[in-house]
Amino acid sequence: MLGKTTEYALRALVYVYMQNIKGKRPGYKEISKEIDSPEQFTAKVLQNLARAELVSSVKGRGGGFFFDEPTNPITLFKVIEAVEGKEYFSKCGFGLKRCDANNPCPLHDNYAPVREAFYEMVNKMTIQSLANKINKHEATLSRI
Amino acid sequence: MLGKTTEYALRALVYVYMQNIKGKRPGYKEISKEIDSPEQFTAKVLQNLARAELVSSVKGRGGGFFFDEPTNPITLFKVIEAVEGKEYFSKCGFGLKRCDANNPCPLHDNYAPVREAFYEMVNKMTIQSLANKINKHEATLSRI
DNA sequence: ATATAAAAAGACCTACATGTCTTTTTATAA
DNA sequence: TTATAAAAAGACATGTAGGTCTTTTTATAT
Ligand code: FES
Ligand code: FES
Repeated sequence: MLGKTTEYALRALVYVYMQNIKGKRPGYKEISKEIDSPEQFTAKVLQNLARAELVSSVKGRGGGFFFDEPTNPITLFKVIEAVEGKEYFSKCGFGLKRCDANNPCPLHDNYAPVREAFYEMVNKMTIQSLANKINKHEATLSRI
Repeated sequence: MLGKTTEYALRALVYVYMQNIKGKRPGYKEISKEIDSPEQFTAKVLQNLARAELVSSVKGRGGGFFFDEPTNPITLFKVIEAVEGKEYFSKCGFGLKRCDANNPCPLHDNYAPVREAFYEMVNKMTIQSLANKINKHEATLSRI
């Protein structure tokens, strides 16, 4: 459903948050190693997220990525929107130019509720809530 | 959620079925015009669907695309599987190598039900049921 | 038999997602 | 103030989805 770029973004931000809690500011080399993603491309993804102000960064010795206000939760929706674009949850599933409930495609009545459930899910979940699951050993950040 | 190729495939098959009911066998030129898709690429998509035995075709004068057994319903799942690949509904939403409910990623518990709802939806809906909605004027095949 | 109309096939092209390499900038430690 | 370690930036490379063009094959009408 989501592109690889978005997957890297989610995993990277979760790792950054987990390290921030421990008072650390990881760099892209460490991040990419821990989340099993391509190093340079992960740097690019994090740069874009920083430009979108979803994460902060400091250059130079001792620098790295971090959250300015770790208490301000970042929904997965914000990340998806930043990476995949604003239209992700409003496109017609049948490929028509617009999704229009008043003049629907034959998929709409069944598709829209699924799309809506996904939308609500990613608005409920946050980078922080994902990180907490991992810290409670209820989930894993990467897999061999 | 679905790629453009899958969208063309769904719209094309629905149109083919609607014409079959009227005793006609449309060609790719007519099909692409009616579903508003690129002509040659639609031909390619239909060729692939024919190879996957989701639709039949006859060459030569008076030829075109048609369903051998129009009463045998084709689920949207079959089309998605043929175009997007077998893994489409089993991939981990967080990008881990496998989806594993026993060793889940932090998205799994919330993501899997949405993915499952989508899966059930596309297994319930068929090319025939979509065409029927259009014939009953409850839905539209294309949009200006 | 021949002409015609159609799909099949395959070479080719384009745009975009994904990924890598090198250079530049900048903050900090020594 | 110099060396160093880090992100930022941008050029470059690769892979894949999406799309076009031309030629070949084949079924049918004449
Ligand atoms: S009109 Fe197609 S999904 Fe809404
Ligand atoms: S393990 Fe990630 S979705 Fe199942």
